[in-house]
Amino acid sequence: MTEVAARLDANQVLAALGDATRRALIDLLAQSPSSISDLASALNVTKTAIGQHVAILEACHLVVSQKTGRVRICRLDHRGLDALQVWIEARRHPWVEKLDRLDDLLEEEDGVSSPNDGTTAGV
Amino acid sequence: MTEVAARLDANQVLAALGDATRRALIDLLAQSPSSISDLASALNVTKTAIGQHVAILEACHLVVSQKTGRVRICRLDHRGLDALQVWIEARRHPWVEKLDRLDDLLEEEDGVSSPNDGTTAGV
DNA sequence: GCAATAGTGAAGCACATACTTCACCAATGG
DNA sequence: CCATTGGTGAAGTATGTGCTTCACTATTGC
Repeated sequence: MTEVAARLDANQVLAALGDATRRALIDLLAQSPSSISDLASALNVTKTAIGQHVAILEACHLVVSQKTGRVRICRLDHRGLDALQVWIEARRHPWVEKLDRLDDLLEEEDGVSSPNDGTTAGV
Repeated sequence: MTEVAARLDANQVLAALGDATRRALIDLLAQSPSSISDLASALNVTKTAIGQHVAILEACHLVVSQKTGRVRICRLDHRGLDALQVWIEARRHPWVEKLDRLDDLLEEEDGVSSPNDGTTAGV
């Protein structure tokens, strides 16, 4: 069930990871959760830029953040990476992709009706 | 050794996959090998554009191509996806990254304790 | 040979977007 | 209270790059 959704935003995940700064951000957050200021000083960019990047990374479920007081702590969100993994597997074994469409037809209980790219940012 | 190399060009792989057209190209090639003209007509872009994209995809080992006669057949190269998979794993389990050097000395199997949160690593 | 097809190279354009500055608000701490 | 710190919003800039057109070469087929 989540496979379909995961494959859909895998596009957004890849678009997000296309940027080197965001990849560096992911690298930092993979080591430890950090605040916006921490990330900004680590990457030598402004806090505004970090905020924009974090917003993008959150939209595709690569990062989660919560603001306590005036500090926003960002941490890695595994769901984005999961979606990416699914995306890779589907391309590494194309026959799975073909069987997957059959799987969608057989499993219409989840209400997956539009095969088009909805790009629903489930937020 | 190969892991380091794979992790290095994973950056290029992600940069390449950041583009929607190149992702569509990968999707097509995951289904079947195709010529430049085939891909061009499938994506409604010029053959020149496809040629440029294929060059980028080849540079990061996502695509291999060989020219027989006047036709260049492009097919998926698994090495790019492999590198991406390694990249993901390294971020999904950051402690593995930290213990990477120790990994050479100690052949630890599991039971690793993360300093951050205790998310169960079900792998 | 001639025409059509497949692909490549150079050059330019147009749009996207990453980053900045400026201004502002909210929380912390002396 | 005032200063500092952490973060956000708006707006502008500028660099990158995806795609095109034009020109050209090299195969294929009649």
